[in-house]
Amino acid sequence: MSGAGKSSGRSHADEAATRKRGRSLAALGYIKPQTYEELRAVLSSGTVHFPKRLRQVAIFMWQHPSDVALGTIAQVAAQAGVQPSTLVRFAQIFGYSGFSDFQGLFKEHVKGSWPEARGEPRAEVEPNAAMHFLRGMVGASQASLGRIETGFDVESFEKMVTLLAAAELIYVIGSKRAFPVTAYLSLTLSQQGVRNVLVDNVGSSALDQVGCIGGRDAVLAVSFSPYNSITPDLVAVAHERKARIVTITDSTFSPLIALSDSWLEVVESDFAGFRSLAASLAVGMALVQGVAAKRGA
Amino acid sequence: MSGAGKSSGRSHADEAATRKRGRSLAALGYIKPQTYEELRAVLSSGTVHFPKRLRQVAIFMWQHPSDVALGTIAQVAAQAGVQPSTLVRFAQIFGYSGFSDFQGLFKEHVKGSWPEARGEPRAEVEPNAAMHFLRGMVGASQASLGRIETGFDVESFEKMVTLLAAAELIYVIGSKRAFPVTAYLSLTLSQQGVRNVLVDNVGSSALDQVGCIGGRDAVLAVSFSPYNSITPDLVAVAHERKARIVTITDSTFSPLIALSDSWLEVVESDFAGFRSLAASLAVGMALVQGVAAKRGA
DNA sequence: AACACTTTCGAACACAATTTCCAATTTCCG
DNA sequence: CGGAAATTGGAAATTGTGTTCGAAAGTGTT
Repeated sequence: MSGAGKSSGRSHADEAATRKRGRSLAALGYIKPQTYEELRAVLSSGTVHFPKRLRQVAIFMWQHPSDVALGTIAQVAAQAGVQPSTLVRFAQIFGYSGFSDFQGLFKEHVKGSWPEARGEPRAEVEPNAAMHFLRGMVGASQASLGRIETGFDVESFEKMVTLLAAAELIYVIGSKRAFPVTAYLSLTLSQQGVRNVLVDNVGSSALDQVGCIGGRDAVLAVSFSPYNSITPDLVAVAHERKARIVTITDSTFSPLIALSDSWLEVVESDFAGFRSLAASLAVGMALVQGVAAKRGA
Repeated sequence: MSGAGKSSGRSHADEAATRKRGRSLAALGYIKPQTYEELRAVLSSGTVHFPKRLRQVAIFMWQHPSDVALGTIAQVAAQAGVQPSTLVRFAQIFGYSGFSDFQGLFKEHVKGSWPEARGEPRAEVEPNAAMHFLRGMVGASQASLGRIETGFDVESFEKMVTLLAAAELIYVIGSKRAFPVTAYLSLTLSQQGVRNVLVDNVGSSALDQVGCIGGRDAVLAVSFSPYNSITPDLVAVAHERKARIVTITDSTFSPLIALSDSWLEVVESDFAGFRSLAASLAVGMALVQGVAAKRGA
């Protein structure tokens, strides 16, 4: 049933590709991921360190698998903000002969997890653009929320609670999209009687603020890709000053992870480019509640 | 966001295709299906009687949409047991210039109804205090989101979009719990190229800021109970200065309603006193998208 | 049964896609 | 700070795909 199209000598092409690029992962003892799940596992393992553009590709593929499956190489490259050739290189690093082969992974996955036998449940078609978008946004939020519980790292979470509860003062850091989350975190922490500083960079004083962090303080950082904001810099300073650092981020490629004592991955869906914050807020509230409970006890 | 690749004159190609084959459905009073749902409706209506091979195609497309979306024309043809050219003819009958255009319908559909199918049969999690709260928070968020669509006031929503789109400058006002929402609204508005001022009361300058509001400006206010913050005062000033005022609030008792030209009620659930913001954010994003779309048009 | 018309097939073509290659740039290390 | 290695961008070459077209087979009608 699945398209057998590609036919013949796969292994030949692979060997050739592998031999050519000395730097393929296969040469380093990795084996070519045969399924989408394996690929995800490799990407998230954090054992592979990519340069800038390739990391960009990895993040995009992590977050938009369906776009990778359905688009042409040019479209995917444009959406990921890289050159088509970069995608080919990326595929070859994993031992594939080219992008097309690699894309098959994604196609299989999308096809596999598609409800093939869809009855006739959708009676009403939405005639209204506004409602359609609202539905999409609600759907994205619900998808984000639904993903939280599967594979939630309870251990990391509890370590985060412990570290924050033990801290003398909690610095809450996040910019751009993450700022609404940190604002709410800071507010609820305060309402629970947990003293904290929201590093909002008003007056460009953020660096000076984190310059006051001490070894007994903790940083609660929230950061989403692209990681080009000021947040990593601030957290790096805090790290140098020996503070405990806990992070909520949206992929294992976040530069904050290396600096963090404990971190959680929270992936947010988007609809038409507008990203939900529902999951991050829910996790954040749980953190606040945990810290308040531990402090109170 | 979806690949705009195919570029220019779609309608030209369509007209040409239609004129060429005298027997297109368009000539028979049918219009080209613009969405996958529409196509399904046409196929299932039974009003169209296809010859053998084309019927074969229709049945296959009905039963294997994901294969159509993901395969090449050769693969799809092989799976459906027809010639590639038959697929092209099929597409042209519906008014499309060729198979690629037609396939776009399926791609859109698969992409659109994607990451909901990601739920893996996850084993039940242990009764853990942290997980329990997280569940509660997720539940509250989902409850909030679920309530949006029932009884959503589309008319008010569209009036809000119209007012905001017509405004010279948009002032975004909200404090306490509402502030994270306004922060995200302001950010996304800016990202969409819609100029706006986030009234954040840094330096206690909020009153002075709203003192600058003019009659051609609009205020987007977000306010939740208890209504004891500074927000009502600020909005009152804006109202005196003849600005248009639109409001997102959580009950009909909000003092802002009397001042507003249009308003929406968004009720957020809470869990153990921690309130969700998911619904407000979703509605807010829809507002931003609507305004950006209207401004762009 | 013969005609006119529709439908199907398969090969040739035109086009778009992917891949390769090399120069330019950046990063890393001594 | 300089040189080597790695990484990247972009254009050229190649491969594969979709579309067109004319001939052949099929279908229904007079």
